Amino acid sequence: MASDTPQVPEVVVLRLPLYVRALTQMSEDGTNVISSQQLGSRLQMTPAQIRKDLSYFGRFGKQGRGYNVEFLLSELGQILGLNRQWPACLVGVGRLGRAIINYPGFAPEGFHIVAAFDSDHEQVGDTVGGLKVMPMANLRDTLERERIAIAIVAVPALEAQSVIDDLVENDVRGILNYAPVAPQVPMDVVLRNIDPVLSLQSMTYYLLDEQDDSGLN
Amino acid sequence: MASDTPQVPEVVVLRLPLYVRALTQMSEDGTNVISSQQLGSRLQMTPAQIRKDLSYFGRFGKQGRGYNVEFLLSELGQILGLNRQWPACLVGVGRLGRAIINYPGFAPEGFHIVAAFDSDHEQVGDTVGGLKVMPMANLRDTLERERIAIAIVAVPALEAQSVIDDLVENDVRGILNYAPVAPQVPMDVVLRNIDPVLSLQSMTYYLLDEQDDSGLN
DNA sequence: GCAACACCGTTATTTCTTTCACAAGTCGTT
DNA sequence: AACGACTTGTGAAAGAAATAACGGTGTTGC
Repeated sequence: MASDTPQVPEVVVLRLPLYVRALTQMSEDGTNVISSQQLGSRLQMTPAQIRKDLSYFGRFGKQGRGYNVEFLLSELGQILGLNRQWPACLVGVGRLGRAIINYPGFAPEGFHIVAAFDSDHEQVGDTVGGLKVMPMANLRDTLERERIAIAIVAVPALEAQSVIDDLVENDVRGILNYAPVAPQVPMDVVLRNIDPVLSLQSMTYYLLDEQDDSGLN
Repeated sequence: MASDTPQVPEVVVLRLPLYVRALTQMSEDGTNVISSQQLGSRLQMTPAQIRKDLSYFGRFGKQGRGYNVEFLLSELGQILGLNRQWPACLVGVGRLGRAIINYPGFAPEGFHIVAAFDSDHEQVGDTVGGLKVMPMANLRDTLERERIAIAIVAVPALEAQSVIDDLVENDVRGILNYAPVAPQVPMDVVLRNIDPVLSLQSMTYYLLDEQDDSGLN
């Protein structure tokens, strides 16, 4: 629906954070300028792909020279919306949820978990990672008050879809789902699944060939 | 290199576990037969894609009828290597590592963490989730003795590459990496990255449009 | 037993991605 | 100022993946 940019392929958007991460590291290493060639070899991709990806958003490089690391970094940050804070809520404070809330990798990137919910009344009222666990009934008010657009879901598989329906109902716009299911969401809600078991299950396909069951040695 | 099957695209292999999961659930619900149509609508994909994906591996369906759930499930399990146990080791028993070792989702799918390592001598000797944490020096012996082909990496970003080099050196064949880096591995090692921050960073691109900063309400 | 229907497997077509290739711009040197 | 060494941005070509289309086969109900 939105269309100031002439429709950027999703694969391209998925690669941008990779560029951001590599550039950030280069910036820390004191590199000022980098070519698509160098960036490509660092990320194991072709220079052409990097140039093409970037060209969807503008002209950030200088012929004969390459890209200014700081400048490109700031442009990509702008494009992805990384130059602001993103308050998020967590739903499900079981073992996994508690690990997520304590994970130190989110905050430095601007993702702050500012509210925690659980449908299990046993958990409500507990304090986890400095947050009071609230009942689902508080969703609407809290999301609105704290301007939360992102929810992280860490509930059991069976509850995931209904929790997500509830979140969508309350105008959450992005969902990071850790439950091992493939939930249905409306087209205007962005869903990302984190599912290590699926990763392992596709991995094993490639591990089978050399399978050596012989007791010989 | 391996080639009894005429090269299956990786995207296809990545989708198979999705089918397995949906079929498992259907099997539990008592469904005996399912059409590509039904499976497709459940997974939000076209029936054609499902038929095509499956056709890379054989002919599992019956015209006019569909697929027998149990049969297809068992065939896919065979193809992916899910009908056996996969002992795995964990490297890094910090907060994240401890959460992983206690995550109850792996074992039911045949992935068992049977050894834990840490390069930090502070941690070595501790017992985590029933496992004695070992020093990295024990890698070779343990991997061989326990026939471990899969490693799960949960160390700080800066250590990840060297830990992974070490694992590769010791003949690990698949790596599930939780560190926020894009490690380099030889072509014959299968790498899967779990990186929630990257997921969030690409998500925010789509959340920007409707950004409503007006204090109005 | 036969007509009407349902659905697979596969080939053909379309759409999406990646890679190639090159004109044009930049820099440093002489 | 002209040259050589680089590197971008992009249109065109190649390659990969998704979708559509359909022949052929099995199923169901009458």
